[in-house]
Parts: sequence; C-alpha cells; structure tokens
Amino acid sequence: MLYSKLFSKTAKTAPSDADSINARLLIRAGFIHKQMAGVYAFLPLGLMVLNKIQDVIREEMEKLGALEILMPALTQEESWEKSGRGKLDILYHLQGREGAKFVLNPTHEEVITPLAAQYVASYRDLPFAAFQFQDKFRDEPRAKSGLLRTREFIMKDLYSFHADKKDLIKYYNKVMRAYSRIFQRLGIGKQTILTLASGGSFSKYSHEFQTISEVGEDTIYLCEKCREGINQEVIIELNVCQRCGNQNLRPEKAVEVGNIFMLGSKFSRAFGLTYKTPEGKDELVEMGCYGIGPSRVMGVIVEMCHDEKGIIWPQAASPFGAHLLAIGREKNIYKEAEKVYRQLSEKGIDVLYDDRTEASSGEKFADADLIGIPLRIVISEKTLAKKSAEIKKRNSSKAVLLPLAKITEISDLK
RNA sequence: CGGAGAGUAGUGCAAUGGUAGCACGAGUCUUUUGGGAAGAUUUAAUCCGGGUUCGAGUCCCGGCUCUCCGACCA
Repeated sequence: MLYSKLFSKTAKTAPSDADSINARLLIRAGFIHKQMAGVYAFLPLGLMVLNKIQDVIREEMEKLGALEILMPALTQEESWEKSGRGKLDILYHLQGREGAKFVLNPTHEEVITPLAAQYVASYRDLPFAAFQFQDKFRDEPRAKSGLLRTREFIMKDLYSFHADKKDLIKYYNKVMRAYSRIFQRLGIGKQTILTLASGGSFSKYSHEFQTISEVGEDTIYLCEKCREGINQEVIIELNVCQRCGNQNLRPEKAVEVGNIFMLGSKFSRAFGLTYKTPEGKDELVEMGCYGIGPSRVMGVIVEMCHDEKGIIWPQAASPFGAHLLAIGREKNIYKEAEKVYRQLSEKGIDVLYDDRTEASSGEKFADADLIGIPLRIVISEKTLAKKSAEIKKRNSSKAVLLPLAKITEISDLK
C-alpha cells in the first residue's frame, strides 16, 4: 500500500484525554479514532491489525473443529429475562417503534442457546462448537485505558455443546491450550499467565488469561516457577499454586485477555436445550463458553511492545510485513523503491511504501518508528550507490545493507 | 455510583474581569531532503443555557462532555 493514499495522519502530540500508552500511540499513529468515552473507530491501519489478530484466533478455532458463525447484535429483552440476566446493569436497552424491547448483546449465551436448541435433538448431534467475531455492548460504569475497557468492543466468543461433563472438560482443556498458543503467536505469551479465577454464576472456578501489566485492573498471585496464577478474587480459598503447592506467590497487576468457562447446564436448562440419549431419555446439554477480545488484545500488545518512539508490532499482528522508505528527492530513488515495492508485493510480502516526495527524511523515519512495522527498508542515494537497500528491524538499532538483487530474500532474514 | 479535576482553532498550550495569542497541523509560493527543515503568506477556537457586570474564556447557577482515584467488572 502507498503511504500517500493513507488518509489517516500521524501526529506529534496525543489528545490530552488519551492517557494510556495504547490510546496515545494508537491515536497518534492513526490506527484508531476516539468517538466518545469507550467507543473507538478502527482506521485502515487499525483494522489491518485487528484482522491479523483475528486471523490467528480464527486459525486456532478452526483447529479446534469449531465453525464460524455470525449472530445478531440485537436480541429481544425476553431472552434475558428467561436466563435471569435481564437485570444486569451493563445491559443497553432499547425500544422499537411498536414498543418492543430489545437488548444490545453484551455476550451471546442468550442467542446461541435457543439457536442450538433448534438443531440439537439427539446425542448424535453432539458435540459441536461455534464461534464468532462480533461487536459486544456493555454499559460500563467507567470506560478507561484506551482499548482496554470500552463500551463497544469486539469479542471472539466460542460456545461448545456436549452430551456430558467429561466431554466438556476434555474440550475445555483443548481450548485452554489453543488460547495459550494464540497469545504466544501474538507476541504476548511470555507475560500472559493462565490464572484460576472465579466462575461467576456458572461454576465455582474458571480460567483467565492475564497479561501482566501496570495498566491492569486485576491483581493476580503468580507462581514464578510454574508461570501460573490465581486471581485475587479467589486467593482466600486457594492460596497456594495449584500445580506445585508453592506458597510464595507474588501479587501482580494484570489485564484479562481471555476467559474460559464451563457453563454446565445453566443456559440449556433456561432455554430447554436437551437431547435424546441412546436410551431415549431427555438430558440437558453441557455447555462451555470461551472469550477473547481482539480489540483489547490490540491495546495490550501496544502496552507490552513499544518504546519512546512508538509501537513495535509483533510480526503476527503487524499491519504490514515491511515498511519501505524512499529517502531523497531524485526521481531515480523513487523508481528503484517502486521496483522493490513491486517485487516484494509479488512475493506476497505486504509492504507499506512511503512514497511521499514532500515529506522530509526525518518525518519518514519518525513515522516509521511510530507506526511500528517490525521491518524497515530504506532506499536512498547512499544505498543505491552500493546497489543495496538498508534493512533495519524496529526492535534493533543495527541496520544492514542487502543487495537489491536479493531483496526478495528479506522474508528469510532472522 | 462516590470523590477529584478539566473543557479555548484539527492537535498541544497561553491569556489580573478590559483588543482571544503562541506552537504544531493544514493551504499557497520559494528554497530544502539520512532523523519530525527554513522563510513569506493564508486558514481556523472560548462545550451548551442562564445570571452578575459598562464589559465574562475568566465570577455564579444549571446542564452536557472528557479524564483520574475508588466501587463495579457474568
């Protein structure tokens, strides 16, 4: 993509109401636009990142055998009365023209359970799992910290349906491993801790994936040996590492990036989701639900991966594979840069090509650092004199020259 | 929801109750191009509604919005 076609602009200063690192950098670099407290628009670069994150998650969901669907954001209020969650204070209520009452979904158990009831009749129909990426709405008492706590956000929610508890537990553990892989692949695996947490109204416990960070709203107790944690909300009943018995747990602030629950039969009972056993008996379906907020993950990645100059995207989340800068004003520089741009594009490498002739070199370098694409390629008079391009990784201060003839080998660089 | 603070050009900041100004951005022209270039010139603002006053960005009342701390976070 040509930088000159990008309508979003970088800024030297962040708006004064953006306090958190993720909000400041993402707004300055033109990834997101704040519309109101806790409500953001994703601009071209931001949407690219969001899509990259979702691609990783989608791949792992498909490995779990789950099928992608898309449910509506709007539900009849009645469904929420039925499940007993109609009084939740985070629900957005709205009214239709005939007085019909609706809820903007904060999560989708109330939608998917009756939906599943339509198709599940026999034990032969189980197990199965479905997931979606969808906007969720929660009237949070206090939106804060950029993308970390918003009133409208994107969630990947996965729901699984099983004939019995044993099968549910098996799947739950599989999802747990898939979640670990997702955060690993997105570059926050090291700081993201599997954490035992409260199960809310569904079950005694659940598991959260908590990324250790000062901006976190949760406190977890970390066993440094096992790299597992216990959420403060359950530390009174569970005060040793569940894996090794270590009693010396360290409190850490953390952001919840994922949460997995065994719902059991809470929703299948409310919505009459049953199946016939081989013996012809009716049994309630056992359910699990599993969530990751891709938009929040985007914010967390920025909190984890940045320096004083800007963002440093992990490759898997980066909007582009490489950022190509043409430095100088001779036409030849731009001609050569364009050639590199074409060659890399043909090789399937996404390149953001800064083709602006009016921007100074300093501006281009500063923008590249701010936007944070992990690989930077510079074509200038200096590099062309050596028939080369300069290659520099965003997280390193070292630059190397690569002969133009070998430019397409760039993706093999370590 | 409790407490605190803040709303001034697109952005960041200024302005004893007395002519709303600076920087960045954006437009035009000239020069400049390896770390956010220079000059000239133009552009653009007091959140909304009341009140006090000869006069309000500034003081008072109400509202709205934003931020922070706390509570909440199935």
